[in-house]
Amino acid sequence: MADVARLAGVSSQTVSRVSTGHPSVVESTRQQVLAAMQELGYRPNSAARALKLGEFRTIGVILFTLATTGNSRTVEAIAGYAAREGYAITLIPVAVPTQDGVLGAFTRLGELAVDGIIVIMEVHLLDSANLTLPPGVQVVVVDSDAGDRYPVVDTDQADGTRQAVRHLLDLGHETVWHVAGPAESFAAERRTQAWRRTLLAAGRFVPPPHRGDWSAESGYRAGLALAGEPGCTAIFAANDQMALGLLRALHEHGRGVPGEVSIVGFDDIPDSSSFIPPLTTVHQDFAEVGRRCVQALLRQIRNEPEAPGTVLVPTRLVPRASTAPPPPR
Amino acid sequence: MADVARLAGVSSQTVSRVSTGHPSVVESTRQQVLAAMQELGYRPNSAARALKLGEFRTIGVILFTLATTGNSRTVEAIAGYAAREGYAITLIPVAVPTQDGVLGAFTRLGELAVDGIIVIMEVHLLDSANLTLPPGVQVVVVDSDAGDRYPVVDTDQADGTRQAVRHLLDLGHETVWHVAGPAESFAAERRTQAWRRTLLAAGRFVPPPHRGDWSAESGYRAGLALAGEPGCTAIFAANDQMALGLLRALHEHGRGVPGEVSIVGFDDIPDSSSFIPPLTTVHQDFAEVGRRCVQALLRQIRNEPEAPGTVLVPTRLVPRASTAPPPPR
DNA sequence: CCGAGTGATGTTTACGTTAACATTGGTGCT
DNA sequence: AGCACCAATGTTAACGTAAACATCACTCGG
Repeated sequence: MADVARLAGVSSQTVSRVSTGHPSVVESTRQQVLAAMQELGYRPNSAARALKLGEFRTIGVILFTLATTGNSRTVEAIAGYAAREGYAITLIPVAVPTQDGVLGAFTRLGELAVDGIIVIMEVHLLDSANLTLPPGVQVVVVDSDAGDRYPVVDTDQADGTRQAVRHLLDLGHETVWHVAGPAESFAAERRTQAWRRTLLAAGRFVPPPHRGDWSAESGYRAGLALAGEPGCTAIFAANDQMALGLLRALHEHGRGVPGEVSIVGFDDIPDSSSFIPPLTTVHQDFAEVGRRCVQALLRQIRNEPEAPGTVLVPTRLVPRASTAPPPPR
Repeated sequence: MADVARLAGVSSQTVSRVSTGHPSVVESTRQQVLAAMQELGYRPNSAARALKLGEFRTIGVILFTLATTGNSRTVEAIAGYAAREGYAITLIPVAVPTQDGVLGAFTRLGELAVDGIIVIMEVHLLDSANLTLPPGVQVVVVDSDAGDRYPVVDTDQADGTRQAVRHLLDLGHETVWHVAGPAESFAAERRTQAWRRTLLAAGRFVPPPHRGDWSAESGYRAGLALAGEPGCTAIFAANDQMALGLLRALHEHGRGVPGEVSIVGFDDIPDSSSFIPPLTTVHQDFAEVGRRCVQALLRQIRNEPEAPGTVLVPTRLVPRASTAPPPPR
């Protein structure tokens, strides 16, 4: 910076003013400084700036994995909106909680160069991994129950589930079977709860849920069991991938979808419209979730009036070809 | 830091030594300092540290989208390995190249707080978006042709394709049709080239390729065309999602897979083993790609002996149920 | 028993930036 | 003309840290 100042024949403070876009620099001076910057290839040092300003203009994103559609698409949206606000995104993968991994993450968390953190995982998993979020750092939680410690942004899992189950009941199905997600997942838990409640509210029999782990393979295994279940004409899968596994299992056992069994998924991943048959599913707006996260976090960082505790992004049923009225008895 | 030093009755330099793990601090002093840190909730300021050390211990990842399986899994692997080396990951999404987006990215790139950059996109797209990588910053490129400007890490697309095509020819198919990826994609281009070369090397007819955009939907459209093609008994899709679309199109037209038509995909996404039928595909080791990227980049950052220009991660064919000998004529 | 060497700790300084305050020259008003 | 004010620029200091160097108290060998 000093070199630029010398070359442009001004003080370094003026260079700083140009580089931060301060208004009170006369145009001619500004041009000189810009020319000098260009010539010397000057690039501001963001560490020094961060040190002086006390802010990093960076948001940390803590997550367990990027492998699920929901996570990667949420992160992508977060990155996009954050960039628009001039914030960078730092990814903090919380690896398998080996002693080693935990310690590593713990160390990093403490000295993390971030102004705020978005947590895309179950808060209680963070707790049990002995990960303490650094005090004084703003936090927004996605897809979990923060127990009003932090603001939460999430899709309306319960309503989406209700729509899915009602859709099947309205088609005339006696009841709806369920392939649930893993027990650790709060989202999975809420979908299972909402499924049960909707059935109970309609006075229907609640069959025992089958538990998967989000993977298509686990959906396939559940499907093998359900294919042998005579009364089963409608299944609600907690995500699209498990629905894919269901489709295969039913296909292999000669049970037609939607002729004999109807299936609804959750997520509306892009592939789901190309399943055989195209999957009726619940659409989640991950981009909106990402946007709301960034919005809420920045509001906190800027000390603007607090948003309400939980932001719910609406979901909507996307009817496709995997659902139909039950076969006549 | 000064407060900690005062409380522990030592100099701030000793606190610094404790916090960086410097060896020459006697155990009793160390414990006192740690206790003082604990009590005051001291956390080192990484901006100050970065300013002093001249390094950020951060790697930037430039990409176009996280929506493709390959990208998100590569990023996940990069994040994991980088964390293990004590490096954080900053995500730099290059949004749609509106004038606005480009300018934003350009600004960010210049003052980015990173020691090195991994580019997961076509280098020529960066060029055409007027994104200049900051000079002096180390770069590694994935999945593109860097024209020996930068080291490249990639999966062995050509060999994977060769294996796929040979597999089909060896089953007895006359020739292999192809659903290609988008023209901008270097990976897609290489797969198409390798497909053509393998056919030519075997003296077979090279049918005109159909071009998709990686999406299942585009695979479906290609499949509609190919289903009407009488001589078509084997198709090589440039990725698994387009293969999924193919499966649906062929299914809807009553052309059995693998009875009448064989299909091979590329990527081996987790879902592909649950397609109907389970897809024969080419496995890519994204985790290994991520590991090699981080390795190569850190070597550059640390000024260690340069790795060779291009690192090729091997691919392998995963035979499943979507391929079989052609039907008798 | 003394000097050299060693290990633990303290002191000083600089990393690059920007806020706060100081200075300068000009403009407009009475 | 003289004064107050303002806009443009310069000067000073501080952000929190760690390297380099300085100091001090030991230990050990002859």
